[in-house]
Amino acid sequence: LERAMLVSRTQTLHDVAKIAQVSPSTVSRILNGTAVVSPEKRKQVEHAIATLDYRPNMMAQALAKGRSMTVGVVTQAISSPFYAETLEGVEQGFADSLYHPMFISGHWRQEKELEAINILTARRVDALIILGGNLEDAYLKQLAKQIPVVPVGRLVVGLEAQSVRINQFNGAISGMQHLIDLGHRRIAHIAGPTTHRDSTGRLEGYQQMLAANGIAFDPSLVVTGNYQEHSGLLAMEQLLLRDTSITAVFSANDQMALGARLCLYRRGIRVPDDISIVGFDDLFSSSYATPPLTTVRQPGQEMGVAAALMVLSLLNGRPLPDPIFTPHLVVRESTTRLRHSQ
Amino acid sequence: LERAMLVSRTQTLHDVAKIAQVSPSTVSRILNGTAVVSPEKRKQVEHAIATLDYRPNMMAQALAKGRSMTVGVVTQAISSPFYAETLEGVEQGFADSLYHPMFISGHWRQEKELEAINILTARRVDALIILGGNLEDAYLKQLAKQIPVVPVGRLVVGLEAQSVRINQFNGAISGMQHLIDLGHRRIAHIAGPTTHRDSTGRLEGYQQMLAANGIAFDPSLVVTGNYQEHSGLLAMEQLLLRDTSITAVFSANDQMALGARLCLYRRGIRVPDDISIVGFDDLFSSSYATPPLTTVRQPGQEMGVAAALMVLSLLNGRPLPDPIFTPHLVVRESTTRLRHSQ
DNA sequence: TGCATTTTGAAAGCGGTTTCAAAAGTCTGA
DNA sequence: TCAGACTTTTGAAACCGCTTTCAAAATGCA
Repeated sequence: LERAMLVSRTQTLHDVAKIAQVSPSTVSRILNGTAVVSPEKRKQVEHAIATLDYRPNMMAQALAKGRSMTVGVVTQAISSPFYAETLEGVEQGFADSLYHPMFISGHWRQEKELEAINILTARRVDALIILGGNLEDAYLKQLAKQIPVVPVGRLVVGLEAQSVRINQFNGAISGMQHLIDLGHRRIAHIAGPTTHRDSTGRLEGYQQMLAANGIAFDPSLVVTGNYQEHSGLLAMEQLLLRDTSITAVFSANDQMALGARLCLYRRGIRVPDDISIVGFDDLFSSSYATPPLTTVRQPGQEMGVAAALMVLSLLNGRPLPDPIFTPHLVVRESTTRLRHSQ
Repeated sequence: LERAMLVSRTQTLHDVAKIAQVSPSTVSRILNGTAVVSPEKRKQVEHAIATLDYRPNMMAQALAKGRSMTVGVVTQAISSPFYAETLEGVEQGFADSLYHPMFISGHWRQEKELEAINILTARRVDALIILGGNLEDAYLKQLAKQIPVVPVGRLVVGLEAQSVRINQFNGAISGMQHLIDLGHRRIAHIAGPTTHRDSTGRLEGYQQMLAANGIAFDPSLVVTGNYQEHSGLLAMEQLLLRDTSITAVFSANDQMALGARLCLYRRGIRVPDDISIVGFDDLFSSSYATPPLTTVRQPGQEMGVAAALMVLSLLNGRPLPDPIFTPHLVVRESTTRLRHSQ
């Protein structure tokens, strides 16, 4: 018997009930605070819980309550610095709720994202947070009828009140404004994938600001990358090949900006003295680049927190928080005033 | 009735059984392949599953089978580039198993880590992967009696066969060897927190290599950081204050190396021309630093995969894979031969 | 003492799995 | 050809650990 005690099958609510001399219902009520119970029984039960070191089985709770207390997060890659910051925010946003996030990566591939959603819904998550990705608006809108869905970093048509996002266009405007204020006119753009709405928003901002300042749009000054560092490096090489009069580049994200920066380093072109660079996102590591990168801040972590709070609001029927964040220029050392020698 | 169909309460196994005209048991058997069923019934059931778009409730399965098919991962910070790579590996390692990881951050604080473990065990995870952290060996060893535990990035006494790790000491040796081969003798060390076993292993390697090459150990050349970029910057400032004859620095991780690099940039000290830097870890972004960082590679992602496979082996009673990885010097552009002018 | 209120427990779920025994099917041998 | 024995397929029912409804028991109050 004592032996059996030591092997210690995990304790159940019934065990607690038994040694506290009450019914399981009472124990449950105390655990959930769902009804008043007499002080003495409460004491007995609390004592029993303590001596047994009892911890409720969340699986059983989930089944009985019909709520798993977990929210699914489909991200694109956990190790992508941009998404990682957002994930951190999501985790933080749920920190003092009873919900917990479960992350699954979609690797930017629609079929993987669908699979992720399947896995998550099989686990009966109570809500879904979708970071970027390639799932279609119509699909997400449909999905949102079954389960609360919070898109992050994109505007899903039909879910505009709960799509946590920034205005890409405005962000691009402020990045370009900075460069133009510094006197640059030959400004290249390293764009993101044309299939991403955020990329095109940034590209539009780029074009818009050229137009607004009477600078002719030169298609040969924009090259498209895939948001990874390496593509930024390649893009920069392309640009240098095409036109050596460039004095600044506006990159659609920091990772590509860093790739471009490496390309310039290899060729002995100085940043910012010869070419200024502005990125987009403001990854944590950008402030430790050489030189620290001037960039348009997209507050990934805050947006993650906001996504979590959005979920909580949706789940509790509370009014939704404002889903729109404002991008914000962070001037560091990768940009400088155009000198006439250039 | 049709209306009720449209509202579509999520379908259960009983629904499937009913429309397939068989018992729930049979459906379960087909789902799990746990017994032979006649081809015709199978066909009926499969048809029913398809028409209902039935997907088993994993919560219920978990409860009934006593296995949640999820493994808990306590990490330190999801957005830490080093941990993020390992997490990515973990996810990948489970990708074609039926298990899924659930990540919770411990933020390098013991109480948070304990809380994370509580949350995870309340969810009845089938195993635990612990990335680094401050939990005591004795505690983990004890925990491992209840549930499979795989420590990563540290050697837990009593769990040596399943602690996925590298030999820190050897890693430090190879980093230092490189510097010494290049002719450096005034080599500083930016150490990690003294409370971390891996930090001290790297420090020992540093000291060992000095000794082996007849270089007197100068305590003023080692300063301790906290593995974050900023502490590397501060450390470098300290070092410069103390001794300006330094020609190289060996940093206990890449993040601090990058911080140190920024300090040097700010002071106009060239890397590698004036000072060589070698880091440790080989973060993805280190290859895009300016200049690309020479570093000792700790294969974070591979170790994550290994951790997942270790869990799977433990769970299935299969022989355990080799838990020890070999660190490996990656020479890039932040180190150069000492010139006599220095 | 009688009635309204509060506290408690029994029992029926939640959605699956699994044991056990009955039903159906297969194979002998007479 | 068919009874009997054995094997395979199937379903009923118990169970996983908790919640919640419902009604009974206990209590409070007039």
